Amino acid sequence: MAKTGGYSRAATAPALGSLDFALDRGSPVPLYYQLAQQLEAAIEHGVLAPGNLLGNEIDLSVRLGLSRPTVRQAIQSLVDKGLLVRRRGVGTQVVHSQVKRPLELSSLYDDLEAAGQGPATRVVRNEGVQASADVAAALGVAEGSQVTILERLRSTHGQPVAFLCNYLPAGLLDLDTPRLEATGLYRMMRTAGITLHSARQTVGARCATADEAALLDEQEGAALLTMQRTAYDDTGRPVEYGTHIYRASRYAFDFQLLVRP
Amino acid sequence: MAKTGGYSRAATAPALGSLDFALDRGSPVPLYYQLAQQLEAAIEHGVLAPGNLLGNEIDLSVRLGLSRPTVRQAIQSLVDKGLLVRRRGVGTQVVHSQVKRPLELSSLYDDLEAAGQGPATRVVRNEGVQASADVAAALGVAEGSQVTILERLRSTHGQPVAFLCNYLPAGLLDLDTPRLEATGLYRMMRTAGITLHSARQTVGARCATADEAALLDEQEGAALLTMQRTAYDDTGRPVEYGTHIYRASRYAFDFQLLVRP
DNA sequence: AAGTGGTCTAGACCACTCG
DNA sequence: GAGTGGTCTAGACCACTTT
Repeated sequence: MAKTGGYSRAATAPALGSLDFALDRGSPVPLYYQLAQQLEAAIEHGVLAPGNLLGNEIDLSVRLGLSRPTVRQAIQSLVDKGLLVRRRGVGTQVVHSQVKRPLELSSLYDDLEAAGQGPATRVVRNEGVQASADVAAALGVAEGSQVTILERLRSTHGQPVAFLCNYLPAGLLDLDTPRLEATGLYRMMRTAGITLHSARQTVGARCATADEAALLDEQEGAALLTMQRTAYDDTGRPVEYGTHIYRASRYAFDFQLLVRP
Repeated sequence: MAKTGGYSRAATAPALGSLDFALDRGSPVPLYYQLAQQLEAAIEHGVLAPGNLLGNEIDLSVRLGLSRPTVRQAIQSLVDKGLLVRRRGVGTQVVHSQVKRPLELSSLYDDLEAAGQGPATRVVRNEGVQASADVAAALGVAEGSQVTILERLRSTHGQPVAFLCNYLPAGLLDLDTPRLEATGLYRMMRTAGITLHSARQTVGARCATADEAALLDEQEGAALLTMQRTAYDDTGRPVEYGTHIYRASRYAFDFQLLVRP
């Protein structure tokens, strides 16, 4: 057996040893967050390869001049992201990925935007209406009260992809049509200081009606992917209810699930 | 405007004061976890109502005889679940829910099982085959190598709902047909000591072929919801690849998204 | 100014895994 | 038995929100 003095670690830690983490105590960015970012970057760039052990937390904290809880907080945040796995008695290692990239739950931030295909949006309708029963229930307002209805047709490469119908509480947001066509609804909400917290989604399918087919440049009876979504801000109040239809021939939901331990 | 003097707290803390948390230091269950469970139960039963403040962490830790970090760990776990929201300078409050219940990412654990409709499963095929190119790519094995194919028809109330086709690395698991019909695939994996870590899913739609229609008791051309999924264990190795089709008339995916802060 | 959560420290002991 | 992560403590100072 090889000497353990500097070797058992040699197979796993050399990358780490040569990594220079630059921590700035003067920065307003928390130390654990600085460390987490630099670890993530190292994984991203392959400096830390899948399966590599990270070296124990005590050594790490000594080397970095941090306390162990701080180092743990950094590591834990990457475990939560699915980049690292901890095993008691073994160590912390980079997940044998396949995945890395699409870890964020997209589809809350406009689905097509994330697809990176330079989507175009045409606002078909943007006005106040009285809430119907289902809209009122979803938004938690009285039936018949004023809400904003927003209908958008989204295309990529000149071809329609989806028809989005959204309802928002009246006065929640300044829904400037030109800005809506230049960016996504969720981006506008964030800019307006609305912090999204959670959303409830139902994804189904059905065949296109004649009207829907005409709108989306499909044939009647073509398969459509449907989604209903209610989004809530961080106080738990509904900020948006939407009914979307997608051309199944041109779009599918693609996402990553992480299993909570 | 109402007086704010002594009211802001009076309306929020009484429920907590009367809560009796029973912490067992002899238990192998971590203290932070015991506390988190009891807080969750209190929220679940409405003892802590949406909007209620929790009282500051220092007081809580003193009252419970715990250190502040331990109390924070308990609270943080519920924040991660989306049950609580923290605001600096304000406090921690129960999220104005609407949601509470379906916070877990189901659809990893058998989708229909969770629906609570006493699903029935019929194993149509369960044997070894040579991996085709797409299956081999998904499972990370060589094309033509041995894998297990599993085809199941799932029904509720005597009506077919979905046709599930799965591929697994050969020898990963003892796929006993009777047990497969009595429980879900993921439950069998967990029992076998396989820890699921993440999954990549694509959800789409298409129209049923004649064969599919016959199998699912639909008409040709009916809308089907499709899902492809690759699941990974905690070392990042693929443990399952599946292609599923669902009758859109009888099934839809229903899930909750949490936005990471 | 007072109160809150956010961050950080420097230790301690335990439970688990592995050789 | 040696090494790892998991839990826990008792403090400290800071940034932010509200009065």
